[in-house]
Amino acid sequence: MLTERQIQVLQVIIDEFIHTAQPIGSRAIAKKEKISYSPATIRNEMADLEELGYIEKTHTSSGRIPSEKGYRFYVDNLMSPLRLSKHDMTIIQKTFKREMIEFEKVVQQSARVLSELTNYTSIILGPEVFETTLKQIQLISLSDQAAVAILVTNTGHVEHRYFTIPRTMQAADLEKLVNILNDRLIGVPIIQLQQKIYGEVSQLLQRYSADFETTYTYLKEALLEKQPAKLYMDGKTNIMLQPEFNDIHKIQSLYSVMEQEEELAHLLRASGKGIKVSIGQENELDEMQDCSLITATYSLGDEQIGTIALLGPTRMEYSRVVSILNVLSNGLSKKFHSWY
Amino acid sequence: MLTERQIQVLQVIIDEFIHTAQPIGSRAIAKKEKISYSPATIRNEMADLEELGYIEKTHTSSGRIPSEKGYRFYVDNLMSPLRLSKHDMTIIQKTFKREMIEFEKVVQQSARVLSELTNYTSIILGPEVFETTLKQIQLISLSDQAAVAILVTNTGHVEHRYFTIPRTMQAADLEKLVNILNDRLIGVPIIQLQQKIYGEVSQLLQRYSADFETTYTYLKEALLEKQPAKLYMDGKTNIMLQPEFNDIHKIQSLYSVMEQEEELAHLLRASGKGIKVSIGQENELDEMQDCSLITATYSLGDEQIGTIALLGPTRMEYSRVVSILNVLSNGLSKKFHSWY
DNA sequence: TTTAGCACTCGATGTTTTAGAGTGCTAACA
DNA sequence: TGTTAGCACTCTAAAACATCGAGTGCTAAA
Repeated sequence: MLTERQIQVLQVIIDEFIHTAQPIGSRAIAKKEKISYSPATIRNEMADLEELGYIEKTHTSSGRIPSEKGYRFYVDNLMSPLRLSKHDMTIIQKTFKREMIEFEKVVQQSARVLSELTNYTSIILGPEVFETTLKQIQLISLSDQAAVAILVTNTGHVEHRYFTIPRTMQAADLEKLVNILNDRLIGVPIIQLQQKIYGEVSQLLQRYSADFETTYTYLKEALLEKQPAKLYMDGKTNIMLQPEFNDIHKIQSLYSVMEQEEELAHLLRASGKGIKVSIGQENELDEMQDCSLITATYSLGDEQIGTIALLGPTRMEYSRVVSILNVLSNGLSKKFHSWY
Repeated sequence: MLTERQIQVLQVIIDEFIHTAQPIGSRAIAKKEKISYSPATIRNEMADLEELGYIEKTHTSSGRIPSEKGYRFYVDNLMSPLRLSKHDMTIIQKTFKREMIEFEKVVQQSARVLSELTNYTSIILGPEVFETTLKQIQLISLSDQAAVAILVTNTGHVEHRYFTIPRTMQAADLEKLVNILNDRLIGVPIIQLQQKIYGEVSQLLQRYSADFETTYTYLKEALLEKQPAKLYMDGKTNIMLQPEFNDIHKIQSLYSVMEQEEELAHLLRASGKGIKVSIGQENELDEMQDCSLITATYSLGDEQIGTIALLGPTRMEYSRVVSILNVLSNGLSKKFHSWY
């Protein structure tokens, strides 16, 4: 267990390092108001803290920097839930006040605000509303071989998929098909679409002509096609502002991970309820081992519908960032609640 | 005017520099098979070439590197239209052979292939088919205040815009409205939509209730809303592979320009027919003054519908890249021709 | 238990040295 | 007259060395 004084020292080291990115020496710590001990005493404490693994030296005679264990301790025990500045608050509130019909815009804006406020890279996943139901299907033939299916959900989300139709298919047939589909599928939750399609609809259609059958095969494929995860990122270039990333190779590997949207989406989807902090090596992805990833979820009722995350150096302004994520994720939750 | 020998020397310098990114000395040039003169002679020629502005020294006693004027001369006069390797050809052809209904996929794939083949950053604009006509409008109400309009063009492009409706508006009214719109707007070229909407449709609707009028005001806004340019980029991280960009600040400024999609779109749209090469300072955008931008257009019939571009260092493999762009832009043109 | 004092370490910075690549010029050569 | 060998000179990059100062760990005194 750490003594009161050790904790004080650790706190100063981390707070200071977060702002300066420079190793902190005993003299600098002793100068702090809160600290009423001489550099020599501090040095002893620092030696202990180092032995316990909370801080590190960059070389034998350097000041100390926090280790990952140190950050972990800081995040778990030391971090005071910072009150956001008025400036920050108004900026965030402005985001939610703007009248927007499309949730995509809201999420995009949130990502932007988040990255601008923090100077880190923001990543937002979702929202995936599982209660979403199908509102309408439209089939429109484009040529004698191609057609497009347009799906509208009750949340106002619009999607379209292309599919092939046999030449012999008539416009009237297509209309019949769309009627059957609408009849059977409207109001069905999106996640149940698959089983519905394989089940009753499939059977129903077999009664009709072979054309129906083949058309339906293509359409089914198009409808079941896995849609890529909706990932919104902003401030990708912000990492370059951080002194710890003035190495091209680090930047490169980070950018490469930012391009793997599926991996990221998976990661964010797996993040549990509430705010989670992953520091350095704690991260699953190798490319992120020099970073911290903070995730927060937002929800609709009890259901967690998306994740909002921030990627930055391990030397992150944890307390401020956590507060911002808190406010933002609550804001998003409220926004979605007011919609549905 | 350059002498035959000066041209030879210049060619060697540029060819060599493009591959090694290192200054070339007289001895290295003299060793080349094509060159049958001693280093001393080469040195004299180099002094002349430098005086004329085609090559430069990095410092007093270094070898020479091409100047922008040198590259310009190379591109205009020296570049041999390289035959693509079989490997490259098959990769490109595979892109076009794949059956794809959506042109977005084709363009995306082209961008990918282009960046992978060259290791530079690819940017593709378009396609904007001006002959596109409206195939169908759908209006779907989402709540008692919000609705979505879905537009389908004869090219199979689907777009949707959200708009507000007054509470008093009935579903039946909406249907009436959509009928009127479809009646008047189907088959109208997209670029004429605006005037049509302001003209006859507007008048026609005034005859109906006030609800129609207000709804229409919102809808009009949504329909006329300027859609952002469709820009497809790939290989953004490739620039980091180039030795001339191992400076964070250069990378940062390049990335910032890559985020200004509107600017880029404007730039590409303005590029004339055929292949154009902009070297260093010739580029309009300040951030690109260390780069070369090569653009090629693709077309449908006589109409130029899009641009395909490649961004890399001034030390670019011009001949290879130009050939690839040629093949790709022709491929795209053919692909679109076969569609419409 | 705390602190002053001190020797020691090591990175950062600056200076000097050296090696080598490449140039420009001159004079000799074909 | 065009070409080339020779050579002094320049400049960079890399290595070697010196210096400074921040910071440490340890010891002994308060």
